[in-house]
Amino acid sequence: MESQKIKNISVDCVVFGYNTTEKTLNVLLIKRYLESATDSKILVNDYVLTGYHVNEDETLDDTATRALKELTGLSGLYKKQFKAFGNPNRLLDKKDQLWIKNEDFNSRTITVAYYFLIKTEAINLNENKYNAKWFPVNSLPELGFDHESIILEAYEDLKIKCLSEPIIFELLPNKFTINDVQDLYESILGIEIDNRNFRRKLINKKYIIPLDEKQVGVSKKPAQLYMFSKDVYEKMFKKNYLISI
Amino acid sequence: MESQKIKNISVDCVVFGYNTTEKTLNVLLIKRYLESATDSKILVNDYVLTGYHVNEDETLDDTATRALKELTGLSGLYKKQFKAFGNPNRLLDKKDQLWIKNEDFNSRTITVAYYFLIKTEAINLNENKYNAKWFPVNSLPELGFDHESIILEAYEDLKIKCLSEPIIFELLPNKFTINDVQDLYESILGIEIDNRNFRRKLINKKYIIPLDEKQVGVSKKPAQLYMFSKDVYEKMFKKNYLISI
DNA sequence: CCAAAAGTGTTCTCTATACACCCATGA
DNA sequence: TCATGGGTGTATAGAGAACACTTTTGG
Repeated sequence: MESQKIKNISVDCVVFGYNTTEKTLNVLLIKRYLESATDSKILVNDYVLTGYHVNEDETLDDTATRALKELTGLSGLYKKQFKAFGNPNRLLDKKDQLWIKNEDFNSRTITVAYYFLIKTEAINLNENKYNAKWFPVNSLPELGFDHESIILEAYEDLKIKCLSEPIIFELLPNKFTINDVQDLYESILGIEIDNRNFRRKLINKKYIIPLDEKQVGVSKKPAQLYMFSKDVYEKMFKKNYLISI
Repeated sequence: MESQKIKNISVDCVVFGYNTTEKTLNVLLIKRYLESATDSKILVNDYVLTGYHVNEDETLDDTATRALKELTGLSGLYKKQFKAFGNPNRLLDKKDQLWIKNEDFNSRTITVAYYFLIKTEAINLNENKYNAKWFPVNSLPELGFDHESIILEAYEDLKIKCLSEPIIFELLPNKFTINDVQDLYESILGIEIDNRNFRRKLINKKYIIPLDEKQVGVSKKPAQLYMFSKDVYEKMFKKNYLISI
């Protein structure tokens, strides 16, 4: 027997992925398309986050994990619940109402939003059954429901979080160059960083481990590859209480 | 006509208040008491957070504001939505079930938790209709539902937040001494701070404004009073992107 | 005059920041 | 040999951290 879904509580997932070659931070979105049964006029044609309604017997984290597994086939990804959205008007736009008519849920639904960080290389979208597609977070397509503001709030949270926790490495391949990390910070934060200073800073961290390996297949001086050791990071982690107000 | 409440979605409020004389960070809790109708055995006798179910036509923030207004009579307080709790077992403890029987809501309820910061001096609990009482966050009484873990997570969030935003002043009287601020940080973070260094640091902030006033009614050298200027703070606020991983 | 807490300076170390050129490689 | 991005060093300024004694007041 399938467990019962709760019709007014959902989880939405903002999936962030970083494209190392294009140096863009992207969000994974799925297509929403509906045309009129009578005159085949396009009624809904936009994108939304992936999300599911919470089941009676599930935790919120379970629902989020299930949604990601469905969408990408992956589990064990970095995940963060960052905010609940419960404005009574959040699903009341005309096209959203049309869409909901075809679905089995309440138009007064509150959603608990999560964001996920994934290595884009880890998934292949060519045969994705939801028509999932990456969009740069700075140039999003038309979005349904209140999903644009959900994405923007997730992004704000990510910006703050990546300054104090080593979550950036969730977005990079296991082997990366120092400049990859710098580019990623620059993409996320929209700032420029001095390469020499950044380099020194990173190389001095014990949990940034140089490999006996260099880039291959590049038409220039191949860069040194590094990996991030979560183990070392956690062992040397020392909470500091620096008050900076 | 009264608006309809949603029976499976609630908001719970962790109200933090700081007692300047006892130097304790406290949480405001309300009594939950129920005895058997037949043999007057005590069935439920503990404390819970204040909370309400969300109304159909309300935002989550509205519900939180309404709950605080009911409890304290105050509005315009510092408020932060910090996490949603949706474990299917969160209300299934025996005494919680007994309690719920007398109430009109679903035992599969998810709650969106907020915390509030208030100046304890601003409220008078003597004539509080909910029997609200302050408890030190480090020595909480027996709590109903999953409210202990909600409080602990709120506290963790507060610890982090107070390091980077000037929210500490929400917990202090408008006029305070430098040592008041230090004591408060020490209470919240559970650390010791060097008075000379802390003092210098704070006095150098332009938004910490010395008043032409000293403590009165103290049996020792009266200390200089200061105020916090949110205006000045916001004008000089400059986002810095210091990466500290 | 005593108890209690307020208030005060200096030194050292570490980190952030600014800044410009040579190097190694594949094509 | 050239285009491309990789990689390198130094100097300065500012902030954090460690540390102990004197001052002021009310009682």
